[in-house]
Amino acid sequence: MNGTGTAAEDRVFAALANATRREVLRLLRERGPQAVQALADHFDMRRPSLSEHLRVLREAGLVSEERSGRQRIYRLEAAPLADVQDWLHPYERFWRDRLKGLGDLLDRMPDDDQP
Amino acid sequence: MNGTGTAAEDRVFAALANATRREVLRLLRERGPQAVQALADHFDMRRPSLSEHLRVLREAGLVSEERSGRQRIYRLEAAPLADVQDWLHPYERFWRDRLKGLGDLLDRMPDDDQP
DNA sequence: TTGACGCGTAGGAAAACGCCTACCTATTAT
DNA sequence: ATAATAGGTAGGCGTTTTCCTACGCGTCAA
Repeated sequence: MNGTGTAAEDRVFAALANATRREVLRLLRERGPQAVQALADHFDMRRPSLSEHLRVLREAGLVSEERSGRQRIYRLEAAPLADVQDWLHPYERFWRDRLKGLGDLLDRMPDDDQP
Repeated sequence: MNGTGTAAEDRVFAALANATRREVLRLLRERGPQAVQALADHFDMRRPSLSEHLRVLREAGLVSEERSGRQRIYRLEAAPLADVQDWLHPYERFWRDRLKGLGDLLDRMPDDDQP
């Protein structure tokens, strides 16, 4: 029904599974929206390769582009990261409980929420 | 120095970038530790293929195995997921602020925390 | 209008992925 | 001892990733 399916999650996690792309996200987060050249300065990589990384991020919905003259300004879009955090929620008690030293208990008492 | 480097993050995100592996994690979370055969019943896939998925999850630290007779009991290990949540934290304000409708503001006021 | 600049796309090569069919080891049952 | 069960490994095959160089298109400057 909606666009938040398995393929979308695949694309987001796959996009995050690369240090260059995570670094792009960090730069957009710390320095705000910027053009491709400014981003490219931080990487030991040809610009077309970075363009492909940007396309992966775009198709995952993690960045958006806005044309400004002959530049393309890329901007962080954090919505898919919110989805990741939502995905993490059911696992949260696993590391919180385990840190309290009662992890083995819940291993034998699985939860009952099934999508 | 420590084992939480870029390669480790790559491995965790890459492990999560596959619907079969995410489903394995969900099964281990909802039903507790279990053997390979029990997991395999949920997938339209030959068992050796699932074994490879389990290896990917193991190398990402997301599951552990415990030998019990001729069975291998797999258990969810949520620590890498806690790392993912930590990684998400600096982005959190982006979707929270944006939902409040003042996202454009912080786009021009980037933060200043740099690792 | 001509040239330089900013970026994307095309196509290719090497590696990694995800599936398969054998096949192997270890353990339990007969 | 033999057979059956549980599950990992080896190797093959088609697809995808990730880098590259070459090139095309739109925009701004001279």
